[in-house]
Amino acid sequence: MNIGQASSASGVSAKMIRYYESIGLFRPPSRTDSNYRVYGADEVHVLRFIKRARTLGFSVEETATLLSLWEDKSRASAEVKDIATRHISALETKISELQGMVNTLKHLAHCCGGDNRPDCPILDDLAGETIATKGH
Amino acid sequence: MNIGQASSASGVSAKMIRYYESIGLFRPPSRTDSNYRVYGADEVHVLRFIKRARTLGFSVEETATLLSLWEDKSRASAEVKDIATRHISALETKISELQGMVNTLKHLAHCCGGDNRPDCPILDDLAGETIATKGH
DNA sequence: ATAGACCTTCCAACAATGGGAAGGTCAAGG
DNA sequence: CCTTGACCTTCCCATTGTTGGAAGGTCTAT
Repeated sequence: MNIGQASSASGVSAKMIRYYESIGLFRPPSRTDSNYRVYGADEVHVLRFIKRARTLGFSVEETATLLSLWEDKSRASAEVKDIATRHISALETKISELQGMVNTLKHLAHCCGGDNRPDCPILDDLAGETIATKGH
Repeated sequence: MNIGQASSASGVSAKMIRYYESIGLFRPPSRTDSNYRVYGADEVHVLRFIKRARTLGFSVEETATLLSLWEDKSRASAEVKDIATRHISALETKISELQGMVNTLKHLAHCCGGDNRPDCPILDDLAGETIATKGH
């Protein structure tokens, strides 16, 4: 299996496979005589693990930790749960920040006529002029 | 007012003021004989506008558009509302992505003992092994 | 005069990914 | 045998927004 096949089998682009290798997340595979990378089912399995962790929003660094815990058969699940729990908190913080932005913008957009007149509460807010209607 | 004072008055770091200037978001101010940037109340007002837009999650590019609409006294509020509405959609998409991650992770963390035993549904999921209990 | 708190420009780094150039390799078909 | 096209290799650059630092100039107060 060369890098292209490993890529389609894992869903990780060839570019990213090389990148993960270069930063030490992914062990360098053996090479053919002509210097092509050669992968087997095990490597694809690891790539899929990485892919899934990234899809769940873990950073590359967190993914590296999870990977080493995965490969350590005697690790305690507490450590993994801890990483996951902290990650959940970080995601929830991010979500409420975004939700705050949405709430403010929805309020502003609701107050904005969206017509051809130049009166625009959105711009007024951005410019620091407070709007009267705050309730809702 | 030099850059440091404009920075504390606006909440935008001196670094970022220079950066915004360099990318054309913010008009270059006049300089003293000794080449120091000089700002007035108007500039601080613009910086605050920028700061607020960035806080609301608008990209620098969107901020530039909003800024030009703000400075164009005859613009239609429809255009602003359109930008805001599209931005709201983008934020909501992002939120539901993150929420999906949280849901999955919470389910996995809930199934994970978090003890000293190596059985860990989180790692099993990352590794591609499906868990039996899907309900919740 | 000198210290220290400013300012200036320029360069690099972060995270994670994509794009592309320049060149080597392999398999199929003429 | 040779060409063509689809691979592969390494290397560098761009992105987005922000921060850090170095090397040097300026201003203010003692």
